[in-house]
Amino acid sequence: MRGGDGGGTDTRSRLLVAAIELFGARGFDSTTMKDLGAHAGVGAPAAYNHFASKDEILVEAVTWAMEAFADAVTRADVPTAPALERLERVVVNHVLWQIEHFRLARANDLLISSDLLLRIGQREAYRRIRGMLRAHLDLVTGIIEQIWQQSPQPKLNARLCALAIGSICDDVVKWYRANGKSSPEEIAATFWGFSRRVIGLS
Amino acid sequence: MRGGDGGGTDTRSRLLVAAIELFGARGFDSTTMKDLGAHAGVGAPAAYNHFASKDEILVEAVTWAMEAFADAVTRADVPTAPALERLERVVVNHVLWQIEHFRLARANDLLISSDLLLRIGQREAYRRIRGMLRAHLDLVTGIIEQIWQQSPQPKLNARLCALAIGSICDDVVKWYRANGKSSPEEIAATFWGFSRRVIGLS
DNA sequence: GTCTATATAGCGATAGAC
DNA sequence: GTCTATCGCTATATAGAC
Repeated sequence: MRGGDGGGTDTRSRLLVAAIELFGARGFDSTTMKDLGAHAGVGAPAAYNHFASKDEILVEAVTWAMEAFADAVTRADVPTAPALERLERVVVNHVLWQIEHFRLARANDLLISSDLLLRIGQREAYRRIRGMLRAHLDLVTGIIEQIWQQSPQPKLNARLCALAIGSICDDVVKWYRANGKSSPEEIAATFWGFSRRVIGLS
Repeated sequence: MRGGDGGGTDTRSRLLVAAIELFGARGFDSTTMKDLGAHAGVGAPAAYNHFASKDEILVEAVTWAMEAFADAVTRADVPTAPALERLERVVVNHVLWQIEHFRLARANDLLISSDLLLRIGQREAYRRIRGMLRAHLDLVTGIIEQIWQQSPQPKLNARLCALAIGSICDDVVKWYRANGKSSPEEIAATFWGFSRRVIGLS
C-alpha cells in the first residue's frame, strides 16, 4: 500500500504505467518483464528493484487504476445534492473517465472480467477490487432509489438499472469508434439520456 | 473451414469445447496444450493430429462460437414480421444465448475485446469475426429505425441505441449473480423492458 | 490416432559486477 | 539502481514407437 502517492515519479511509476498499457493491450500472460522494462526505459531485472514479482506489479497497477476511478467518480459525489443531479454527475464522470483513460479502463475491465487476480492467488486484492466496484454500484443504486422516492417508478429494480447503466458506460470505447465525430462531452450527454430512460424518466 | 460440421463428434470437437471453456475461463496464454488435451481426454501431442497449432485451435473455436451465436440470434430473425416483435425476439434470443452458453459467450467477449486474433497475426479471422459482429449490429440498427418509422423518435441515433442494447445484453452474466433468483426467461423479459426504454418507448 | 521422449525457445527470477 | 549472465522451469511443437 505504501504512502499512497500513486507510485512516485521514477522507474517505479513508469513500470506501473507500462503495466496498465501492456496488460490492457495484450493481456497479463503475454506481456513479459522485458516488455514492461522496455516500456519504462530499463531492462527486465531492474523491475525487481521496485517490485517483488510480476504478480505484485499487476496488483499494484490494478489497485492504482481502481483508486483513480474511485477518486474521479465515486468520491466526487456530493451526497447532499439533488438526486437527479448526483446521478448525472456520476454518469458523466464515469463516461469521461472511460474516454480519457481508456487504456487504463480497458485494462481494468479485462483483468476483472477474467478473474485474473483470483487465478494467480491474489485473493485479498481480488476482494478489495470487487469491493470498490460494489461500492460504486451501491452508490448508483442508492441514488436511483432516491430519485424514485420523488417520482415513483414501482415496476423497476434499482440494482438492475444500476447494472444496466454501468454496462453501457463501461463499453464507451466502442461508441467512440462508432461515432468518432462526437466530443467526449457530447458522448457523455448521450449516455446521460440513455441512463434517464433506463430508469424510466422521460 | 472444412465441411462446416461444427467439429465432428470425436477428439477434434472435444478439443474445440475444451478451448472455449478454458480460454474463456483462464485466457489463451495461460491455457496449455496439456490442459486442452486433458479436458478432451487425450495428451498434448494428440491435439496436433487435428490442428496445426494452438493458434489454429483458437481460430476454429472462436469461429465456431460466433457462428453458433449468429445461428441463434441473427439468422433466427424473420424480416417480414412486425418490427417490434423482431426486436423483442433478437433481444430475448441474445440474452438467452448468453445465459445458456455463458462460457462460450464469455470466451468470445474476452477474445474479441483483447484483440487476441490480431496479436497472433490472424488478420483474416479477425476481420471475419468482426464482420459477424457488425452484421448483428446492423440488423438491430435497421429494426430500430423501422420501429421509429411507425412511431417517430427524432432525437435519437439508432446505431447508438443498438450499441447500448448490445452492451447490456453482453453483460447478462453479471446480472445473474446480482439477481440469482430469476429464471432466464424473467431476465430476458427485464432486458426487453430496458431495450424498449432505451429506444424511447414507454 | 495416441503415446513417450525430446528438441528448441522463452519465461520469471536471481547473482554479482559496476 | 541498472546492468550482463545465468539458473530452473515450462511452453509449443516434433519424432518415432505402438
